[in-house]
Amino acid sequence: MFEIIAEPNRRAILSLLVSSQQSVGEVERQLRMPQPTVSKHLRVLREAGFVESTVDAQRRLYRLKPEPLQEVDAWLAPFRRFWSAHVDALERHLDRMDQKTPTKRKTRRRR
Amino acid sequence: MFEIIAEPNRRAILSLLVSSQQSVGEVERQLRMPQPTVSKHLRVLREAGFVESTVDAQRRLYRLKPEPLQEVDAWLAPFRRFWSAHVDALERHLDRMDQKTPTKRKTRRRR
DNA sequence: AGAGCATATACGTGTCAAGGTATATAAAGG
DNA sequence: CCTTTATATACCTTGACACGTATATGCTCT
Repeated sequence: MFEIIAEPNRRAILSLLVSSQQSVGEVERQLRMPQPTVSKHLRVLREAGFVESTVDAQRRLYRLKPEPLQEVDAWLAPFRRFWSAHVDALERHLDRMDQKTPTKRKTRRRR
Repeated sequence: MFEIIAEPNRRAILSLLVSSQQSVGEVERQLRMPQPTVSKHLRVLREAGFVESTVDAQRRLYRLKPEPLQEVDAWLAPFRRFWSAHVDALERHLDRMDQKTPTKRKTRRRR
């Protein structure tokens, strides 16, 4: 999952598909990458469940599937808790600074 | 950034550090990986800004830094909008189903 | 049926990164 | 000092993967 999105071209493709579905040729043109490259990355993305495709005559339309990126999001959850705790600690620290050196301030602390 | 967290051992190390700072030896024992492996991954993590270290006699204590993972989080933002839009669409679809085939249900739709 | 377009796949090549083993650096303690 | 403990680094090997080029598959339209 993380290996999939580690590849810059694949991230570009995903970012492109977030707005709407695209054919291989459209991706090829917008991202200016050779067609086999696009096809190969789309294959990887499809097999990993990041996208799915439907057939439209000779074209294949690829669209995003939410699940894998939701898992990435879920993995981040504990870290989000960590860094919001960090911000809190910083704020408490600044509060102490405020007490020790009472100087004119505009607005601080507005929860 | 994404390359960094693509490596499973590094993700394990990050997950370990989210609770509190750890020395190299503590990581080594808890994750049961050889010491050079731990040191090398920590070096990569440090150079990418995911962790920082302080010296405690012969030990080095590594702790998490929030910024890089926050960037990952930021990259995910557009996709979050995408999949919440998707849930909404699904709900609207189910609402239509409800109207067309009015059958006994326990609880549905409780925003 | 044949030409042309859209997409997929096969194959060869180069690069890079992770792991293992060995060794270096450095501080602590007897 | 010398040994032990803690961590970092060097070197080598191996495997995976991304790319380019060439070719195959498959659909459409005349």
